[in-house]
Amino acid sequence: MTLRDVARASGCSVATVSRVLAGTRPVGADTARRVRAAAEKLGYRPNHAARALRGRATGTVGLVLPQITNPFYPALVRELTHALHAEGRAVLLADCDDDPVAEAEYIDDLLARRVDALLVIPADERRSRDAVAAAAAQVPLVLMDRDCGPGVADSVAVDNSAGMALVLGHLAATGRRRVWFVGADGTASTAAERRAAYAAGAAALDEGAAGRIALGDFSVAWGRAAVDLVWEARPDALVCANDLIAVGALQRLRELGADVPGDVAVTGFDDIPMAALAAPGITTVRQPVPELAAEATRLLNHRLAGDDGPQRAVRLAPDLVVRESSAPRSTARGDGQHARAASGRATEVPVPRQVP
Amino acid sequence: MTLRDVARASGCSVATVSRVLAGTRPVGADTARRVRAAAEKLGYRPNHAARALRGRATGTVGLVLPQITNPFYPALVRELTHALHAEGRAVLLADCDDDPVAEAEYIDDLLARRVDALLVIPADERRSRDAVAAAAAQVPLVLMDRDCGPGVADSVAVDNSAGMALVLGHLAATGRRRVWFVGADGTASTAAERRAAYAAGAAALDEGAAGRIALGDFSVAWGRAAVDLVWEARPDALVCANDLIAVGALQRLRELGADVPGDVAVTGFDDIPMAALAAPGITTVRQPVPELAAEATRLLNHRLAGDDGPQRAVRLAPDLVVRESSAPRSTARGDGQHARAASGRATEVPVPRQVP
DNA sequence: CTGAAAGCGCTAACAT
DNA sequence: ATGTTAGCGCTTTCAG
Repeated sequence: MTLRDVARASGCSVATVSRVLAGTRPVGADTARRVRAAAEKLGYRPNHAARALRGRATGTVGLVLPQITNPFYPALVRELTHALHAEGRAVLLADCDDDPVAEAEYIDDLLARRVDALLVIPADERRSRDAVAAAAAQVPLVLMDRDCGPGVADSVAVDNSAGMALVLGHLAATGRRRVWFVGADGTASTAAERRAAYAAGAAALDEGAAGRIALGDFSVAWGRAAVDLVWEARPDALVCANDLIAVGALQRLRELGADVPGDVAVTGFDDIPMAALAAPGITTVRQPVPELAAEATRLLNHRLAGDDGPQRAVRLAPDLVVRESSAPRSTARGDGQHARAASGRATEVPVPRQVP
Repeated sequence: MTLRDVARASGCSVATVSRVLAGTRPVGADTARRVRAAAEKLGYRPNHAARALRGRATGTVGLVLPQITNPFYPALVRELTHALHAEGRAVLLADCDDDPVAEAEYIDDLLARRVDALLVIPADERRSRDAVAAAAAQVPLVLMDRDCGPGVADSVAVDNSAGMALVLGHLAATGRRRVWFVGADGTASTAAERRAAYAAGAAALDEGAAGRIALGDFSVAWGRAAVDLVWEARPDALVCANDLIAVGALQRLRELGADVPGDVAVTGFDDIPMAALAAPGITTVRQPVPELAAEATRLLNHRLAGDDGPQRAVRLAPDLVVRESSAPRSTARGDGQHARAASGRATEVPVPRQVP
């Protein structure tokens, strides 16, 4: 099924058919109808390869992730693919398995396949930089979730500082003072941002809080290990840098017989599905995933439309989702049902907020 | 950077360059070296669009999923993309959001983009059938995880019957008798297969067990609701059709003050990450995800190589992963640490087993 | 072993 | 408003 077949069937030239189907130029209403009818009847589908060769666009966007098995990403991938498909683009997916070398290879391959644009969640703040910068010089590129140094490309992410501030405000309001931060010293920018935000805000809670920081990685195992490190100091709240850490901390605290939230509150970050399902449910910072995806595609479209203005770093405001793991000590004492009632609707509609 | 540039730089024709780089025909060792050097120096990358237009292959495979946010799929997507990338293919991802209509559109679009092959996890056993069958007539297509009627295409999935048999054998061995099945009556083939396997195997446990079946969908919410339906019958085991149901059941049982596994054992299916992290850890059937992905790509490669033999349905044997949620009643009484020791390595290396 | 040349299906000048 | 035609970059006959 080619344009020629449709042209033959509708008694006109390939150029006319092309114009009708692409809507490039005005075509006689009558011819247009005949062409469309023929195309329909023959089940004509344009050949994207030919179109890509001739024109300059493949209608394809590359999506490069560190780890699709990181439970925060599936929801983001879902929203991104839906948004892009709605614009008629297809998504080439690459999972680089947290390896910046593999990441560079995937980016190269995607460029060789002439993707129109790239969405990249960089694996490593430093070591992803060169490949990303090189790619950004060739096609519109938007960084998501994590950053990789200043001036590399447009970026869209949650406002990690605002999220951490929400957590600290909540803990302060519910009387927590002996707070510890259980974070990550990894090479993802989110690790540093959340840690810095904690350090900046914790002093308001308690003089020593800003210094009470334990660093590992973004994993359940580290959450467990961290509890063993800090538990003897008897914290009354553990502020975890993501939900996986919080899940691990919760597990270990339960094993040690600690009462959460009675003895100690635990908070996470991201609001992965597991955060709602853990027992007790984990108080966490919900990333505005649909808005992040919408913002990223909007940015991409601007660039694809030729906008070559200055780089933008969009930061969206998150919500605090209060669940049982941080309930005030007076009210919650292992009563699952009551605790459940406390969870859920405690959020407000996220307002996209742009920081220039 | 085109072949012409490389040809010019290495002082030979485009044809020769093409032959060197594609390794299609023997080329003089000396020329070959010069060509490769020039290509390297110029940073030449073949234009896939042109290659696709000229030849017949795009080097691209479409992957169509019902829901990337279903926690079983990310691991599968990971393995599939890695396997395909290792062969130099790229993966076009489509998430159809459990909607067979959207699924049909995505499949159409992928075919228009001339994917070399399709991997499809059908959204609906019946309503996905036509689109899948039509696609299978055009390109090699392998169904994964779920089926969509007999004779539609090659398929690769876990052996659901064997998995259910493992669960029932384990429950029988640990003295459970008043067993209920908490399943799904949805339109995914896995629902029916697991239910049938339960019905077939449960009679060995107890006369009435085969009839004790509650059906909803594959969700946490249904797991919770199911407990309210069956709890007054005082089951001593809940066999859930997947892990999400088991998570919900566990939540609700905890709220009701039931002791798991003391009063009642709970089992799941799939071994999603959450199954290991729930408290208590959920005994479940682990799907051999890497093997499923390897088998699917192997099948695809056979078809791409021209194999037009009869359709195949590969079923791989799963493992039982025993965790605390089904520990024998005598030994486990809320002791997390002991229970943890019981989890983990209780698996054997999965042996791919083909059912013709 | 190497080169010249014919297209793959489409779009965008350029003509009419 | 429509037709004719020249390629996009590549692979693959067909000659030499």
